[in-house]
Amino acid sequence: MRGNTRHAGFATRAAQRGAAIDRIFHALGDPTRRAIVERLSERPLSVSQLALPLQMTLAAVVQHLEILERSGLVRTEKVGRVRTCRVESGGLSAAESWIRERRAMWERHFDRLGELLAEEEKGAKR
Amino acid sequence: MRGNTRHAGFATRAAQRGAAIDRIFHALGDPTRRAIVERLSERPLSVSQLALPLQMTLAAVVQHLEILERSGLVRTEKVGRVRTCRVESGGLSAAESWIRERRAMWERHFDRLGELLAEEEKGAKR
DNA sequence: AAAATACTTAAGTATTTGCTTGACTATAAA
DNA sequence: TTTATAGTCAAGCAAATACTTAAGTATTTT
Repeated sequence: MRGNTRHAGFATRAAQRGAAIDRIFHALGDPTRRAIVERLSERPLSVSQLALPLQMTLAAVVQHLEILERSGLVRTEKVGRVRTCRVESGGLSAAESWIRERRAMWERHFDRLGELLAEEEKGAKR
Repeated sequence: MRGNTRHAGFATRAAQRGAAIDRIFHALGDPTRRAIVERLSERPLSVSQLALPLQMTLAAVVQHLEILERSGLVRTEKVGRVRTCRVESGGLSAAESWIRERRAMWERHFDRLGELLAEEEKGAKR
């Protein structure tokens, strides 16, 4: 029970990180939400400013913003009656890291591709 | 008509790039497909090898692979009766670039945030 | 030649998603 | 104080999505 604390901690942290990555990539999977992130990376905007060029109701934009906010890609703050939205760079960094890690893996193993293919051949002949 | 050729060319290329990014982020939006990419970045695998640890039928895995292949994240090649799947690094690079561009924008504008806020205040007072 | 393997294809289904409408609240402006 | 603005909330809906099942084909293995 006691000795497992550290391992459980790791497992939990890994799972949470996975859940975060899940939310981030799910959020980025929609073109409207990516367009929102694109515009917000240039400057903070209010909800109605964001909605203006988007061919949908304000309510729909708010729903996209909720998803973006839960994913940590966007942070919003309400002052008076206007909610200002801005990009939270941590979310983008997490996504970038995930991709970089895969690419690093790929490159690491791509270097010894010939070697791997040779081993596969040996394996197939057995 | 003639003078527009170059502009149309740019527009078309930009749209195609956008469509590619669309397909890539849509593909990465699903956790199963990300798991597939994770495993394939370590080593190439056959369809049934991929399906083994996934809690779904082989047919479902094939459907995910079709999406991954159309997005350019994965390349597959059939030799005999086995289809071997591997990561195509170009797809990951495209996604990484999109993110890096947003982050670059964000950093560029974040640096003069104070300045922007001051201007906003002036604007609000007019 | 027969059986097993490794997919392929098509059709159907439950769930999720992106969106709308409409009625509401809170803040600011006239 | 009325009126306009900015956003909120909940319900409902059509289309997309992630599956399943079942019946195929092509290639190995025995």
